[in-house]
Formats: sequence, C-alpha cells, structure tokens
Amino acid sequence: MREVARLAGVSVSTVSAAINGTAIVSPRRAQKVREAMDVLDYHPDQVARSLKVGRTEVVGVVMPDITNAFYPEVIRGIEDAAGQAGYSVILCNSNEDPAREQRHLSTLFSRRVDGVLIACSDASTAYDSLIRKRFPIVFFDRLPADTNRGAVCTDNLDAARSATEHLLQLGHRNIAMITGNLLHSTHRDRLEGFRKAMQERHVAILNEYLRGGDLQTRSGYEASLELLRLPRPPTAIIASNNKMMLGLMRAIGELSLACPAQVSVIGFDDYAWTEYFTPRLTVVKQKTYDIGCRAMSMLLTQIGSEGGSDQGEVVQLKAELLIRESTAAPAAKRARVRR
Amino acid sequence: MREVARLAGVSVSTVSAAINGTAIVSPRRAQKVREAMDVLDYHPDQVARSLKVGRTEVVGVVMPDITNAFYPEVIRGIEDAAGQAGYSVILCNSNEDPAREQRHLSTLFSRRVDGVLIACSDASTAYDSLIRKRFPIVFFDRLPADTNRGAVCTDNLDAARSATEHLLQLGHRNIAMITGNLLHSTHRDRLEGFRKAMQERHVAILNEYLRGGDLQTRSGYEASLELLRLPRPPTAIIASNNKMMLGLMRAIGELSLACPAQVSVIGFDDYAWTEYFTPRLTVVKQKTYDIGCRAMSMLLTQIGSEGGSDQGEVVQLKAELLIRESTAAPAAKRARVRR
DNA sequence: CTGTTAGCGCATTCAT
DNA sequence: ATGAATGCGCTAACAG
Repeated sequence: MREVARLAGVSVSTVSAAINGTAIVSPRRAQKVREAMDVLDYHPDQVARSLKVGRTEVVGVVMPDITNAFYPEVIRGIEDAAGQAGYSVILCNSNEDPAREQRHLSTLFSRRVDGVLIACSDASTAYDSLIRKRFPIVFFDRLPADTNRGAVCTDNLDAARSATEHLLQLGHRNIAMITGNLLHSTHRDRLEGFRKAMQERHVAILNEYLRGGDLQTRSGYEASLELLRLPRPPTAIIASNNKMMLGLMRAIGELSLACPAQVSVIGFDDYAWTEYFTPRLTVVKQKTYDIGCRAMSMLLTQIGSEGGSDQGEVVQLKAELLIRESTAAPAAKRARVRR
Repeated sequence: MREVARLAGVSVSTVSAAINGTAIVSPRRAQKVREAMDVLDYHPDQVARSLKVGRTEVVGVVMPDITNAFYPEVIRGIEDAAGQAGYSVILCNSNEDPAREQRHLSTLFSRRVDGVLIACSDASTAYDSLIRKRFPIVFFDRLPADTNRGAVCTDNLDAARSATEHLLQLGHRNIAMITGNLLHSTHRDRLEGFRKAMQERHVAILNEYLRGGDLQTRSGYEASLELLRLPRPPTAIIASNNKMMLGLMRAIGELSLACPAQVSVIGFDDYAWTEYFTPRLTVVKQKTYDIGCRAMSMLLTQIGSEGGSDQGEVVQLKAELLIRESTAAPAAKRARVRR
C-alpha cells in the first residue's frame, strides 16, 4: 500500500480513502491511485483491514451433511446473498456430530467471523452460550428447541399436513410414516403435521405405522420392509426425508409391490431425479434456495444492528406438494375415490 | 490476551508461547494460562495472528456448480483433509461464469488465503497470472490446458474407454455419446476415451452419433431425442455427465423405449439414486471423496514448500465401472453376446 | 482535500 | 525460562 501511495504520489491515507470511498478524493488523484494499484497488481489486505475495523466480512455456515442434496441448494442461496453484500462464506460440515460441530463453531469464532448460519445437529442447550453472547447467529432448517434468535425454515408441520391430506383425499386410511430423528425440529414438525391431519379427519394412526429412521437410506429401507410385511400393511407411506424415501422405493421394488397401485408414496425434497423415477415421485418441495437467501439476509441485518434486536423472528417458508405418479387411490377403494 | 496474561500473572509473550508451544513454558505457568483462558472464554484472534505470521490457514475452493452432486462429495474430502491440518475452507460458486470466477479469485486473494483449489470454468489462459505468481494452487476435476501445476482428477480417458469397451463387448457397434462442453478437460478426455476404444476395435463412430450438450438435464434430453429418432438409432448411448444422463432416461421413457432391451445406457457419477432407478443404472463411479482429499493435501504441500517445486504433478485417479441393469446386449444380437 | 500518526491483537526478536 | 519492545497492513482521527 505504501508502494501504491508512492507510485501515485500521494499518502497512504489517500489511497485508503480512494479505495473505500471513506473520504472525498479528487478525481485526478483517485485515477492515479487506481493506475498505481493496477501496475503493482495490488490487492488490499483484507486481514489487516479486518484487524483494524473489527469486521471480517466473513460468515460461517455449519451444516450436518453436505452430501444431502438439500444443503447445497441452500448454500447457493446463502452464497448469492452473501456475495452481493461483499461477504465470503466459510463452510463447515458437522457430519451430524455435535462434538465436531462445537469444534467448528470454536474455530469460526477464532477466525472472527461476523456471524454464523447453522443447521443444528445438537441439542438446544449447546447454542445457549452463543445466544447469550448476542453473537449474530441465525438457524436454518433445523431449529433449537427455544429459538429466541433469528431462524428460517420450511413450515414443516404444514408441509406434512398437506401431504397427509392429499393421501386422505385419495381415500387412504392406513397411512404410515417413516420419521427422522425427533431431536430435530424438522422431523418433529413433520410428524406433528401428519398427526394433525389424521386427527382432523378422525383417522387413527396405528402405532405400528410409525417407524423411526436415522435419515439414511438403509434405515428407510429397513423400516419400509417392516411396514410392508405387516399383517395389515399401510396403503400409503410418507418418508420424512429424501434418503429414506430412496430406501422405501427399494423395499417396494424388492417386494415386487406396485407403486402406486398397491402402495402410495410421498417423500420430502425435490431433486432432478425424483421426476424421472418410475413412478415419478410425489414429493414435498421445499424452497431451498430461498431458505439460504433469507437466512443470510437475516444474518446480515443482525450483524448490522450489532445485537440490537434481541428477539429474532423465525420465518417459515411454505413448501409445495408436487403431485406426480407415486400417489393414487388405494386399490380396494378405487371405486369411491372422491370420498 | 493482555487480560489473560494479567489474570495468569504472566506476560503476553508467555501466553503466546503457551498457546502455540513456540517456546518452553514451565508447566505451572502453562496451567495458569489455560485456566485464565477458560475463565475469560478467550479465543486467540486468528486474524491478528494471520497478519503477523503472514498465513491465514484458510484456503479457497472455487467450483462451477455446487448443486451438481459431484462437487459436494469432493468438498467433503477437501474439508476433512483441511480440518486435519487446521485449515478452514472458503467456498465459492462460479456458476460456470468465468467473470464470476475471476471475481471470486480476486476476493480470495484479498483475503490472503494460503492457497486455492479450483475446478475451472474458464479457458486456460485465465489462470496464467496466478501460476506465474507461484501462488499455491491445485486444479481438480477440470484442468486448464497446460497444467504445469498440481492437479488431481479422474482418469477420464480410461473411464470412458472402459465404459465403451463394456458396450463393445456386449456386442454393440452403434454407440453414441452425448458429450459435454469440450472446453473442459473432463469432457474432452471422455470423448477421447470413447474414440480410442472404438478405434482399437476398428468400429467407426458415425458423426450423427456425437451430440454436444451443455451439461444440463434439458440438453441431455434434447440430444437424446435426436439420437433416438435417427433412421438408424444407436443401440447404446453414453452420457458424459450425470445430469445429461437424467435427460437421456427421460427421453427413453417418453419414446416408450425399453432400457436396456432396446437401448443401453451408461452415465457418469454414482449417486444414491442411480441404484434405485428402473433400470438400475450402469455408471462410471469417480472417486469423488479421494479427489478432494488428494487435492487438498497436494495444496498443503505446495503451501509448505513456498513455491519450491514449480512443476506440480497431476494425479489421475481411476474410475470404476459399475455394471448394473441399464446395459445389455443389443436386441438384434442377443444370440451372439460373447462375440 | 490531504498527510501524519496511533493502534487493532498478536508473534517474535533480544535482553534479562 | 520469561518479559519488553517492535511491527505485520490498514483505518480513522486529527492536524494541516
């Protein structure tokens, strides 16, 4: 920077002012500065700047599993929103491991990120200290139990309810659900939505129709096998995440059942392949990109207001039910579809 | 840090030494320092440290499309290798846009990252200045034309050749390929491998059997439609990436063709869903995670040796052909499968 | 409008 | 083995 100043024949503060627009610099000198920067291929040192101004313009993003296609899409939203504000993103994969998540949080903190975006993989209490510190943070997708800070996620209860209602309207009564880890708000809400919808129609949920999975394909497969081998198997199954839905489809294939003729299926999340599956899958499509955008801009306002507003709002985005070919009226009730 | 020093009853330099193990500190004092750090919830300021030592222990990763499932998997590899070395990762999505890529590179540079991992979405010359600067950089997946720096990618030529040979062995002669953007080494090599294999068996490639796509599903779909409507349609098709394969499968479905009975299909990349497709897809599986790991550790050595070795090696990882159900002998030649 | 200067928090000589 | 002092590159306050 001193070099630039010398070459441009001005002082360092003028260079600084020219770069940041902090003060008014005469056009002529500004031009000279720009030229000098070009000649020297000078890039302002952000780390020195950060040290000085106390902001890094970097945020951390922590999530449980980047190979779950849901997250890359929200990352894209985050990145776009961040980029527009001149922010960069440090990515951290917690791998569903609370210890690892804590470690990541700690290094992010050391790196003096201005804020954190996180999809929890831990119990709620783990984030209390951060929240107390009024450190800018917004939760996305998975929320801790008592979210008194900003958060954005899908309205999972509503989403699951819509899915269930669709099934109910088709005439299904024996509906099962493969649930995810109920420690996570996401899957708790999804189960709740299922319950609500069934209750509203006064349809009972058999205990044996509720199976817990660990979000991986294998568990979805195993749960489905049990479900489908029941003396009175369900005529429709909802999977609480995309990987488990894949396991479900495999189980159906292995048992040589016809979908949707013998069993209807609804999954969560919509990817390129769901539409090309046989049958084309009926799914609940979340607004992944928007979740990322919204979360990021919410974080940005938190950073801007310096812990001003303590009570962050939690934004719930509606999901969309994409009705395709994996859901149909149950075999026995074909005649009276429109109840 | 001064606070810590005071509370521990030592000087700041002792604290520094205790934290970094730079000098020998008596166990008693080291203990006191640790306690003081705990009490004050002190986290060393990495940005100040970076400014001082001239290293940030951050690397930048630039890639064209994070929603292409290939990349998240290599990111996981990168992240794991980075984490072990105490490095963090700044993620940048170039969105296949060279201008955006350059902007990202520029901010990464300003942020004083210690090195960059990149899957190019630009012509080769764009990286020359970086290379000349001897800035630590390793290319992954897509390499610039004249890679004289470190790089790691799949042996795409070999991969495509294996795929083609499999088809040839099944008895196919009319084999088509939906190629990607030939500006990228990846797709150029894949085409080359296809050519080589055909040549070795003295089988001609019809011009009309080569269709270029833009890596997106839609283009794969359109190219496939053209291919399959040819007067003499191919009996087998290779898609140069996973999204285009999806388009291919859709085209097959729409034309009510049977796969593999009427047309065999091979795609690139293996995801959870390829195995659950109907038919289960024969694919070329790249070692995505390993690509990330290797690239990162290669970058780490470059960073370590401070531009010492100018000539970086390029590591080529073998891909694996997973033969499943989307490939079979061509209909007309069922009788003489084992040529 | 522009130049001079004092730290931001830390690692690192160099004395002690 | 430990402490005092110096400066990494930059911004912001202040003086010109």
